[in-house]
Amino acid sequence: MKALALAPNLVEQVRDAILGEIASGQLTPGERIIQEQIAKTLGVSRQPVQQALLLLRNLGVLRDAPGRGLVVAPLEPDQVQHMYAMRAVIEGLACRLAAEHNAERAGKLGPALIDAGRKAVASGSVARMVAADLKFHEFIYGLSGNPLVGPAMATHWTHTQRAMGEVLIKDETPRDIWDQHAAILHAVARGDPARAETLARSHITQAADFMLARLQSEGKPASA
Amino acid sequence: MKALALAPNLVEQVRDAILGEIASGQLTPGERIIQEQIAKTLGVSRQPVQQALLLLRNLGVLRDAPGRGLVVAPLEPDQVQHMYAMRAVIEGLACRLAAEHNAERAGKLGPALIDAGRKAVASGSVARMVAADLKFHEFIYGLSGNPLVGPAMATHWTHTQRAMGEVLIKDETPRDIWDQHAAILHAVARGDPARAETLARSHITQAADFMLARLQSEGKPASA
DNA sequence: ATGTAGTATTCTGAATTCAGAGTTCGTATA
DNA sequence: TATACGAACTCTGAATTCAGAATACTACAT
Repeated sequence: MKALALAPNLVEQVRDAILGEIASGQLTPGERIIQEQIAKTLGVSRQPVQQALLLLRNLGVLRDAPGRGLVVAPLEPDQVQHMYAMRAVIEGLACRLAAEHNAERAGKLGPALIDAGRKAVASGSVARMVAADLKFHEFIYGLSGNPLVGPAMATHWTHTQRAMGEVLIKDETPRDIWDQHAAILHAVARGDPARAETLARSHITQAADFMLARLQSEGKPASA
Repeated sequence: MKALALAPNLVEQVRDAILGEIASGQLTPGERIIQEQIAKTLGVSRQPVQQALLLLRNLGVLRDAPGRGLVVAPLEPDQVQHMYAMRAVIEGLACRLAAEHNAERAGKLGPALIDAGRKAVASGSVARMVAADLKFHEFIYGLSGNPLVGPAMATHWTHTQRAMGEVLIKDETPRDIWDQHAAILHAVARGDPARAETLARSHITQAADFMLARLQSEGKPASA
């Protein structure tokens, strides 16, 4: 018998809807957020919208624009860099803990995810690549046994999705990260916490460098 | 001319009020939270209270109790351990970044904070010790130059304050952490990122061990 | 005495309404 | 023609109201 899923709040639905709009580019950075518009679009009252907006502001996805409410936070390179710095250490923690506590499960369930990821890359669909990437990392978060890791990373993944959406759409060939993932998984499954942490960190750091380089070369022409 | 501080929201005031109640022990773990009670006590409507509650739930300070609203989250040793694990890596990041970017400022402004901390310990007031501790760490967060660190740690400090409140009140002599702080500051001011990170991590890890040992010896008699 | 059914109360989530602050557009004057 | 004043409008934060669901209490039957 499983705990029956309680009805998802309107607030959460609204939050996810707005997040989706931002990730998909419907809502562009700097754009003003008007409560009533969103409420009417989604067919709810302003009340749950306001609460969702408050949550999103705390996540850093929205930003106060004094005097004119909230706007979608711009994806500034600085901000992205800070975000990745946080992600690197938390991801490192997750991998270390996973190696300490769940090496066997990693070895048993991990390879399937690696395969799926490689297939996603072969398919050429950016959406599938991001989904597979997310799935692998969430797998690690679960293995870490620390329930704070997942939620903490959820924020970062939102931004990551946004960044990927902006960067990868017009990009020829995203680099293949699955060799790195395989190496991380190997270290975890072998029960080598120190190496797992090191690999995870450099994996994220490299991803950050890649993303920043792209963002800067993208941002230049737009800002000029 | 300085940017004028915009009026603090009712929501934030309510949030801080509830946080204070919890940290000071007025609201005990497991206790039910009734919106209308809080609203009446604080003299506001239920609307801002509900939003503050939502925020607090997301912070993990409150927990869903299906069918009976929200309750104050219990301070389980597991939870505390997870919290400190996160804190250790983020604190490590902050110190590393501070050493990389702001070594000079650390050397210039840090020693005063160490002195203040030692005076607080000498005074014997737990509240002053916690305040000095917080101040030192927030100083580091500022030096790190990563604006995501401070907010991320705010959550943890809430819990830390709660734990300290529960543990240290009846405790004879809290250990002196200011030698460790001084060592961390020294590494930061010397511009040694690797050492700063290592020291910060072990500082937090030791704090976690200390706190967990106390919590478990406290929790035993209560739960039995 | 215990278990069950029914009712009444309580509390939450959501909608609607109200008041205040800020912006923008229009007009008049220098 | 540009600038300053003013009015109207828009949007947000907060209060109040409404509806539904869950719990607790009570009465009754076994």
